[in-house]
Amino acid sequence: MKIKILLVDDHLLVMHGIQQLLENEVDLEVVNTICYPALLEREIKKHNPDVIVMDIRMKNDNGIEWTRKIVKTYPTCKVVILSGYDYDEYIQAAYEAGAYAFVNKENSSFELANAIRQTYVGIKSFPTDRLHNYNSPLTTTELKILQFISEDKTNAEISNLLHISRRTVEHHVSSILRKLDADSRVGAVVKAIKLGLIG
Amino acid sequence: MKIKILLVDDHLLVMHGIQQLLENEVDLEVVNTICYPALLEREIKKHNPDVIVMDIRMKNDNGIEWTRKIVKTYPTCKVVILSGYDYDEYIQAAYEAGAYAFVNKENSSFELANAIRQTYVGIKSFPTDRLHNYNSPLTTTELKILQFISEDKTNAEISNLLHISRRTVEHHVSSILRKLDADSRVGAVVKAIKLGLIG
DNA sequence: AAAAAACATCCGTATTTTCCGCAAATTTAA
DNA sequence: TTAAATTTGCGGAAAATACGGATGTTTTTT
Repeated sequence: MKIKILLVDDHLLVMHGIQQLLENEVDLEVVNTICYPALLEREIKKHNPDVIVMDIRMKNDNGIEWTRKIVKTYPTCKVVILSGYDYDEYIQAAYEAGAYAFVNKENSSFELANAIRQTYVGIKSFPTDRLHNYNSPLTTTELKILQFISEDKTNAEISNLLHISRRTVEHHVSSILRKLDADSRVGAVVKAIKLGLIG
Repeated sequence: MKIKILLVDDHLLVMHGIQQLLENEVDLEVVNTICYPALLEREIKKHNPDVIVMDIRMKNDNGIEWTRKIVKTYPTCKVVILSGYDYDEYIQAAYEAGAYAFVNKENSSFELANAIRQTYVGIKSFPTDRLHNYNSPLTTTELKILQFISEDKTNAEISNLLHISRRTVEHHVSSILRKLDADSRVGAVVKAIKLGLIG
């Protein structure tokens, strides 16, 4: 019995290429390829894949967010995150979302295939030395404010939008910076995007 | 006689996948794959490829700059630019650098293969309607500074890193804001990430 | 080869925005 | 009822941004 794989990537060229590479392996089978994570549910029900290999950054989607949904709703489907960027934040985000592995696109198909096999037997493979534990989840208000920051709003504008004082906004911003271990709102936003906290 | 192709992409997984896809075509032959454009000259001399398929954004390299060099030094090698981002500025840049085609990674291998064939016979294929709206791309320095901004550096820090005055950095930042139509460095970074200008 | 355009570099002044440290009241949730 | 979250305030330092203007270099165009 082959390991059933579902590929998710908005780059057709990349996805079909990886499909070819994986199908060179006798123990792996790509049951389908989709370029929109919105089709995930349908495909999971249809094929019941063992492993879902998903890109972390897609045009209008975030692989991390979809991983969270899959882990919650279809825990038998294990997720391997693919990424073109080798960032600690991405690795951390994938780990926390419940993925089983993080594979950089710079790696060879050999390593992807191995990550899939490890995942299939339930072994998570993450470089533990690169997991930082940003274990301070943001509160609802903080997330809301972070979202506004990413939309290029000033603290004064945010205070108007949320009908709270500028001081309050500043306080929340401070909390956000502390929790995300960022030195400024720029760093916070970049980190949050990488962590999949905001779009 | 098959069309001789040289692949250049720092993402092994992607490159080897595309290699497989292209080798399904009877008239195409991938003579080699390299993940550093620095190896281009050697490979060109060795294989004299007809078409070079190169990623536009690589880890420490810029596909556009390398295209310019190839066009100037080895005009018999025609370049097809691959990109994960369907961005007018990229298309324009590829065109002006002298590439023969711009293929988005969202396209199928069919389209890449066709672009290669068109290129081989000397036909440039660019979406002409997208070559007009050229709204000031960022210069190399601006991109470098934008990258530092995204790494949470202050203008003073950037000035030290680049050995230029803080005023100069400030000037570049305002140019970046103007060109990206952002109100602050946060907005610029968010936009740049979405546009794929920076990691 | 000359002219024009774009780029990178520097400076001053003024204003706005951000961020920090401190303290504390009110609401909400466990 | 503790605990956490949310809220507001003050003062002040640091950073960023906007508005000027200026010079030399590189690149492109003519």
